[in-house]
Amino acid sequence: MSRREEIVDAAERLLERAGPEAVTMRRLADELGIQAPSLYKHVAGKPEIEAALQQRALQRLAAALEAAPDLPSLAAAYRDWALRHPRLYEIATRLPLARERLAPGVEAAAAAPLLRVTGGDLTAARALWGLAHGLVDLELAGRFPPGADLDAVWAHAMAERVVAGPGPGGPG
Amino acid sequence: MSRREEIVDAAERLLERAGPEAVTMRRLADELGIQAPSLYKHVAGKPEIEAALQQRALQRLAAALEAAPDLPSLAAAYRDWALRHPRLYEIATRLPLARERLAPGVEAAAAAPLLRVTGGDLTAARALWGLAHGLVDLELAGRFPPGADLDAVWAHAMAERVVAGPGPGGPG
DNA sequence: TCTCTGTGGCTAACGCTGTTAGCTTAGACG
DNA sequence: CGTCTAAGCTAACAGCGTTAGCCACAGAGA
Repeated sequence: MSRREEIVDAAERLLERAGPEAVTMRRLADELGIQAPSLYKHVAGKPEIEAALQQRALQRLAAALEAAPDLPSLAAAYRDWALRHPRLYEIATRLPLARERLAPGVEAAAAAPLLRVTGGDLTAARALWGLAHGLVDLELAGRFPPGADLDAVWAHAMAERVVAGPGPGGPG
Repeated sequence: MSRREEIVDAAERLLERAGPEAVTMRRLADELGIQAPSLYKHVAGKPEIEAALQQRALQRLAAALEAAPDLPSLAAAYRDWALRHPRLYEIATRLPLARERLAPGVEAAAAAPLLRVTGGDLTAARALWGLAHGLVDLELAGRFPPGADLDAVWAHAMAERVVAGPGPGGPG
């Protein structure tokens, strides 16, 4: 494993263990038993590390959604993964997408499961993504009042036809 | 106008003019012609300023939504305000809600317009909020591919019944 | 074997951040 | 006139990302 990969691994560990504000160049170096400036022998700077984490997060999220056969299970998987990996989810979605640093295909792979459950309808897939992301983002930010029944909100949101076409009996 | 209000005003000006990373205690002090440590005579720290900005942003957003008579115009107003004031929108929604610092009623006032168009259905209002917020958040973060037809996405999302009950002819 | 070169560490330092301690000055009040 | 408070000031601290420059070691080539 290259030193660069070790650095990104350590960053991910640090992120999940201690939160995003703990991912500093000095603490990251500590984690590897070296000094902060030595990191720059392997990595251009912090943004590059963040982009690598973002790519990883997108791949993990995509993997978590892959198996979902239909809309309800996709929604459940999406929410479940985000709540289980809030810091990774944040870095996957809050950071402006660093497309130029992203390996080709990563974005498409993350989008694929949503497209699948909308039968290839791009507009519907984006609406679905907005809905799922918005609910997760607000939940993670603690914006719903404590005690709000979010299961009910998700059930409501996914039962209504945000996603599919003209409804039951329609083209799928 | 109290010095504290002047500080929050200056912070808002700075935020809208130069972005969130420009809102530092030193630049804020510059804007007021004083030195950074003097700010602490009027304000406990930066989080307090951010909470004040968040409250302001919520009030502005609520005001922008107030006049919307129905779902389509509410959705349009929501997106429009967010795109026009991206930094304020960010601070309104990305920051964990500092409920203990928030003036009473602000949260409810911001929620009211959404509740109105869902006929008082709290679950539907939350789903609607998630949808609108998610779409706006992803758009602001530059997550949709350049050239994506977001008007169509919004039209699709709002045409489907994320929000209302059992559909046209239903209880409204 | 000697040298040369690249790799990957190191320390010191710079300018930035939020924040604290402690001093001073202006104005109000008894 | 004396005193107290409000609101400014400078100096400083720890932590941030980052750069410059130095050094030790590994491996390659003559």
